[in-house]
Amino acid sequence: MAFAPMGPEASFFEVLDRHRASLLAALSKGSPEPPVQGTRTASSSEVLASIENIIQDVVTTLARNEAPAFIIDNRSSWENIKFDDTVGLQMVSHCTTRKIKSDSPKSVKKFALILKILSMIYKLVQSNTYATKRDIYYTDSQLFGNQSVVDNIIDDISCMLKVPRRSLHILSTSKGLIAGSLRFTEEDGTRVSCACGASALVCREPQSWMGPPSSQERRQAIAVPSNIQGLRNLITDAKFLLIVEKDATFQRLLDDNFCNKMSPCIMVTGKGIPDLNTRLLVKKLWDLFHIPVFTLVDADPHGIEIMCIYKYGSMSMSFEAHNLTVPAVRWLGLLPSDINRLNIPKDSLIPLTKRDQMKLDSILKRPYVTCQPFWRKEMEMMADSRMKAEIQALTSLSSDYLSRVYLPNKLKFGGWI
DNA sequence: ACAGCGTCTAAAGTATTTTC
DNA sequence: GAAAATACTTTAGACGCTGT
Repeated sequence: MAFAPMGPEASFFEVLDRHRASLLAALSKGSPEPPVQGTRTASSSEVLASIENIIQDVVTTLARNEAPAFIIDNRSSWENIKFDDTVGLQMVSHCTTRKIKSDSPKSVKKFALILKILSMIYKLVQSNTYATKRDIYYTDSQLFGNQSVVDNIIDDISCMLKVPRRSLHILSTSKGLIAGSLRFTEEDGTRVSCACGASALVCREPQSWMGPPSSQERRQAIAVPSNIQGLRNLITDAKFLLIVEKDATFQRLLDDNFCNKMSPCIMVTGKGIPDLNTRLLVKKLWDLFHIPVFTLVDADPHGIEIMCIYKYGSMSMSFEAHNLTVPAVRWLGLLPSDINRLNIPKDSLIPLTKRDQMKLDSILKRPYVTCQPFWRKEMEMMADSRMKAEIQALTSLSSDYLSRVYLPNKLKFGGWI
């Protein structure tokens, strides 16, 4: 549908507005009353109560002279995933579970670690303090052995209690950046402007005493706040939201003043696979403003995967899909079909590795591909050519091709899918 | 046979340490 | 002192070993 050429006379805003209208129409004919399931923000007392319940179960089991166990939803099987075009990947309500027994030598350690982290969470919530996943790991790095052990258990607990990670008072340092036409108030009252216009350069570091702000002062992006839920008074003039895969591309667009060149917009990057805060932010921006959301990723399997995470979410976080996914996300570029269309020189293409091909095959088997025939076509094109391309490949055409030609044309003439 | 768990890869980045 | 190397941050997911 977006392929339909609108002719050069159609203004940029008309194209975006029509697109926005069709997105909203598609939404409204979806599920009229979205089933409320998955995690919801829970009050501290609710979290404390659920932990108490779990501990009580353990105690009563012990009192019966039996070995206690935790029943944990299996977050790593596609069997437990159902796909809904309007939400993305969701966990089925009767999913397979695994039992972490306390009387089996294999799982007793995990059982103990879950208990330990549960108790730490309990203390955090009770005292209304916050800790990062790293903090928890470093309380006893010998015991945990590996940071990923902690991460995994925290996600399991979040899934078991059906409570978002933040309600467990566990933070993770944001890695995403945001720039453009957006202002908001943080939970503590700090006003933040992400404007990257020449007249509104953001200078958070008080280094101006070193000299007058010179032309070397760079347009800076704002780090994605760690408490998305606490953001207030969000204001924007943006006509669309552009999600950029890589920080390098993001910085390049900032330097080229892309935010203000065409029309006001918001740019976000998750620097690779996005963290939860970045996904929460994108979701929040969509919910509030309903502006078109585009992704700019490499034309490789990994880039496609990253885009899918924004759009439909991931398997292991499917229990939180309601808070994390934006199915209205569109694939703007770099499309495999762009490689031929733009005559990108062969020497800036990279052959797919064996691993790339495996990943491409696995994505093609996922449930959401069936409702995205255009995506399937693009992916098959990539599989046939056995080549991939980074966004960087556009610079072989000219150094500012991306911001001066590629993106403006895409936005004007609707070359997204 | 299958579930569970650990290991490995992969991509982005930052921060610190080592080397020239 | 600057550049290069290493280690560690976020994330997802495939693969393979092991024990029930």
